[in-house]
Amino acid sequence: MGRGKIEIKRIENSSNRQVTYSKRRNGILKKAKEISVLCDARVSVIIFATSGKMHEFSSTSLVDILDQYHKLTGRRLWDAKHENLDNEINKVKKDNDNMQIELRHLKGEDISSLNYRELMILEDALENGLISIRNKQNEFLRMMRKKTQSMEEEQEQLNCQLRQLEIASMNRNMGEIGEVFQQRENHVYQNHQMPFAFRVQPMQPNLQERF
Amino acid sequence: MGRGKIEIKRIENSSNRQVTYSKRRNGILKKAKEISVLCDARVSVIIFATSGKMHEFSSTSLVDILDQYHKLTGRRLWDAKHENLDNEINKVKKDNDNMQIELRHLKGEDISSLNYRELMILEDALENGLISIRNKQNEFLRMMRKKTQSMEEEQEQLNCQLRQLEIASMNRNMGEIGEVFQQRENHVYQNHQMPFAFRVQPMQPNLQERF
DNA sequence: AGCTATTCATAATG
DNA sequence: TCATTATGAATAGCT
Repeated sequence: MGRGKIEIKRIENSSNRQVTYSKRRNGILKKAKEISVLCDARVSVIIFATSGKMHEFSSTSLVDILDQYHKLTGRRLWDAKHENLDNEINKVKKDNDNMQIELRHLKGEDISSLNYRELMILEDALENGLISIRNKQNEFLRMMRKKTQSMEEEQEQLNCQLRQLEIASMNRNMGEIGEVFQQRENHVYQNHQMPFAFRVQPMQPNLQERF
Repeated sequence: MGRGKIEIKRIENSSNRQVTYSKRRNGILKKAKEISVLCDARVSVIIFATSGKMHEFSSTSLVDILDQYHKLTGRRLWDAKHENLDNEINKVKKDNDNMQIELRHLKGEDISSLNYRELMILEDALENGLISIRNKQNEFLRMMRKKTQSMEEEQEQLNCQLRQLEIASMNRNMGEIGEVFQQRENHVYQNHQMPFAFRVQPMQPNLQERF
């Protein structure tokens, strides 16, 4: 039917295929509708294009039709999937249980059923864990010490610079006005205290968050 | 198409309806097959006659098609149980992942992302675990020592009893027949060795299995 | 079931 | 995508 006969095999020309798909799809859906009316039949047609787009016709609810399918064939369509899920969940739950037991054992719980060999294996695991953890902790401490040290050095430098500035300032003041020397000295003394305020400022604020 | 046009409404004549059903049903199934080949489409057609007889065509497994239907429409074609399973499996898998991470941490693996506080918590857990494990080990050792001790005492008792029996036996033999004394003495000597065979017998065989 | 006149679906084309 | 049309396919009614 059409201007020429065509062979029933995949249409290679993509746009031809698309057009034919659309026409024939409508044809099938129409015929499905017709047979359901003419002959009182229950019909379900589901069509997916390669694009993924779906078209369907169901004379009655698809669920009902699948229900009838199940009653008639005995094949429950979702049973296989259902069973797979059941198996998977059992497997995962088993894994879960095993891990839970292992966790409790590592925490020293529920160990009364263990034999001596098992206890020794656990002990080894715990000791190894502790070693790793403590290595990591030491790493942290070393890092912190290093930071502290560099901060202290910087601090020292700052103190030095400040002291020099003070001395320079004092010299200037003493040369200028002798009579306000006492006041100036007080003032200088206050400046002298200032560097200690810097000491509590973290040089790398983000470092703190990791502790 | 046919000798005359027909109105699309239920065919009242039962045998006409039956014939038309059969013809059109074949037509639809053929068309479904054709479009699936020509256009690379996934198609499912299920038809029930009023009689209950079913005919179907599926280009691929019906389950797959219904699966795709579910994905696309969001409409569930299977029961709530299925969905529950889906949810449960996701929950359990999540639990699993968390436990796996915890386990690895306790074993000192994958800890580079942890901060100092977390490391300290881990360390505490490991230390507590070790304490429990070692307590249990000590319990075992105490138990073993105790068993050994009671075995030794029992052994000593047996040895005592046996020695007394030997002496009694020797005395009797000496009183009975002087001339076979030498043979008897040999015999007695063999008996004398016997108790040592008991020494390797465990008093509580089951205890061994736990070590 | 077949047959066939007729209607319908659709491939090719614009 | 849409409309047109020539053609092959489907099928209603009949045997």
